[in-house]
Amino acid sequence: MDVDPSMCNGDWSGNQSMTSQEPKLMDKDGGQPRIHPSLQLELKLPWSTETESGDIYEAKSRRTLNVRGPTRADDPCDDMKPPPSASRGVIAERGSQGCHNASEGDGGRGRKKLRLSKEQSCYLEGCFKEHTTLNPKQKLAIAKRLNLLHRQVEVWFQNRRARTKLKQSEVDYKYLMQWCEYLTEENRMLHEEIQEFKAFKSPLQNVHHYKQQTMLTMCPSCQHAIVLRKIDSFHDTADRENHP
DNA sequence: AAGTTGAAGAAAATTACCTCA
DNA sequence: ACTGAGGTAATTTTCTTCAAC
Repeated sequence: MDVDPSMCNGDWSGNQSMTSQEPKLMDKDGGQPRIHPSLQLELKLPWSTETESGDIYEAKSRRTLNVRGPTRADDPCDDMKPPPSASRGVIAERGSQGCHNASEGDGGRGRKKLRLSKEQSCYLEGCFKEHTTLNPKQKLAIAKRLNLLHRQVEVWFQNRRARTKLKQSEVDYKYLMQWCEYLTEENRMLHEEIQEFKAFKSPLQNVHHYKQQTMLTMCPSCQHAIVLRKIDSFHDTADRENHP
C-alpha cells in the first residue's frame, strides 16, 4: 500500500479523546460480541495485539469546502489535533483518476474521494463480521493497521451498517410481500369455502347438527335421548313421546 | 430523587466523487 | 468523447445515551 503524499494536508485534523467514554461504550455493546472460530483463525484483530500510539493524534477527513464551518461531529478531536504538518494524510490507494490534494489541487472546490484498496476493504469486512460497531480503541487500531485515518474507519463502519440495514430491509420487504400474498390467497380460499357452505347445506351437515342436539338432551338417569321439540324433525316428537 | 446540560457516538439523510457500460 | 446509473466515501443533521452537576 503506497502512501499518497499529495493527500497530506492541513485538512486532516483531530484525534479521539479517549477518556471516560470508552469503558462506557464497551458496556453499551454488551462486551465484545462472539467471534466465530473460523474468523478468529483468519483475522488477527489489531486491538488485541497492538497498543495505542501516536495515532491518537491521527487526523480525520474534513470537507475542503465547508461553508457552514465545523460541526459538532467534526470537532471531538480538535482539541488535540496536531499542526497540519504533523498529520498523516491519506494513505489509501486512489482510483485511476489520479491523486488530488483535497484542498489545494481543486482550489478548495470540493472533496476528493479515495477508493479503499481491496486489502483494506477485505480487512474492514472481516472486522465488520465480528463487530458491527467499534469502540475508539478498535477504530484506532484498525486505522493504524490499514494506514487509514480514525475518521475513515468510523465512516466506513457507519456506511457499512447503513448498507447492511438497507439490504436487510430489502430482504424483509420481499418476505413480507410473499407472506402478504399467501395470506391474501388464504383469505380468498376461506371466503370461497364460506360461500360454498352457505349455498350448499349437505345432509352430512344436518346429521352433525342433529347429533349435537341429541347429545345435549341426553337424559342423565336413563341415558335416553331426549330431543327438544325445537328441532324441527319428526324424530323429535317420537323420541320425546317414548321417553318416560 | 429528579431535572438539566453537554459530550460522544450512532443512525439517517444527503451530497458528491468515481467508475463503468 | 459524452452520459447516465450505480456504488460508496464523506458530510450534515438528528436522535439517543450517559455522566456530571
